Amino acid sequence: MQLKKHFQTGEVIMRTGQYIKSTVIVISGRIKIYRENDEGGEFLVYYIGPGEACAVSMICAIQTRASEIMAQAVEETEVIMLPIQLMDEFMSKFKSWTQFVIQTYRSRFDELLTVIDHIAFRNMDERLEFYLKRFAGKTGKKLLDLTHQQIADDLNSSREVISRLLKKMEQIGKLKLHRNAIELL
Amino acid sequence: MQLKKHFQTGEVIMRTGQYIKSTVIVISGRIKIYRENDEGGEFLVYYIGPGEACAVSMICAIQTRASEIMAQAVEETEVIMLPIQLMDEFMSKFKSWTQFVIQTYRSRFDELLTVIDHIAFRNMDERLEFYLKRFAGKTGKKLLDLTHQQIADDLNSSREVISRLLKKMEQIGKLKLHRNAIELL
DNA sequence: CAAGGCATGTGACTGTTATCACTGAGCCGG
DNA sequence: CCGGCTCAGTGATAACAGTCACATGCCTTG
Repeated sequence: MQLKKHFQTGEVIMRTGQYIKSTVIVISGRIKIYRENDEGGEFLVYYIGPGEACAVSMICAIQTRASEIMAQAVEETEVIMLPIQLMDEFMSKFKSWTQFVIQTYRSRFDELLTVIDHIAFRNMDERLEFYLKRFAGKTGKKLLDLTHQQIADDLNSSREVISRLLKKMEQIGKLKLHRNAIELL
Repeated sequence: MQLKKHFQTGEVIMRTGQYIKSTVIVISGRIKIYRENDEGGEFLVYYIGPGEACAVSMICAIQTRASEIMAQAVEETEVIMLPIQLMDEFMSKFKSWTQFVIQTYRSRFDELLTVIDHIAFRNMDERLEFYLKRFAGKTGKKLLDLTHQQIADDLNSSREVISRLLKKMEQIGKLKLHRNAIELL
């Protein structure tokens, strides 16, 4: 059985409506979890880095149910695909595995609540700032390789809006704009 | 030790910033989980009914951390407050308890994703319709005891907006408006 | 039944975000 | 170095939601 899988940047790992039979655990690289709606809109939920597991894939794997989200590699990424049978086996055999599963739910749950907070209460400028900080935090760099269009997609907004807000943030000295990149100050 | 607790309609069970040391399981009645922001805005996340547990309280109890949400009884409600020690004990002793915990996370997680979907992609009219249906589903009645103000609070909107949208929905025959109540058709 | 309180209806206005149409700027391959 | 591509900047306009001000209407209570 092939447990380890390899994905190129941009490759889709999980698709809305697809049936998942394995839990996904990231070894190296990074994947993003996002929702897609009928009209082509996207919305970033969160990123998953090395050592982390995809809570959604756990849910879907256990319930043998269609996934409600999309997962895509944003870097070259290696993952372990843990089949549902093994997942069950581990769960009864290893207390530490159960702990890991619960811990995963817990931290993702928290992240979802934060996301809800932001879209419910914050305007686009605050959400953008939060997005950039989160992105910088994940990659650990001050120079973010991002186009305005990418950001707009992740926030389910439009490029023009993001461009204007970024410009404002540049004017008040929060960042510096480059082609294909944004530098946080 | 007093495990069972009783709350009147409107009583707050959990408050933002409060430290939780017990998992909350609803026996009878119903509680609502919502977020509050600094400016007094509210946002309903979901309801918890009999036989269901509060995923947030689980998280907080295990991590001995401040809760990020509010919980309030919307009916006269009885709950079990399960202290963290017992929770740990059950977890190692009973596989069925572990299953229950995971199942709780799973279904709440799903609900959060649905909520995110709605605020990210839908306009207020669709969100309102979804809200009313969900409310009707939980109570099992066609006649909803709700004021426009309550709905506006739950959706973090304003009364006038909700009033206007409800009026529109009445005009196209989706519902009938009464004082303090809305009748779904 | 008069008075006050709460729920609701409505018009006018504002702010934020989305959309459209277009311009310009940097980059790459031939 | 030209043409075409992607990325970014900008003004005009529109749509949606939030806010303010006020009217109305129903219900309760004395």
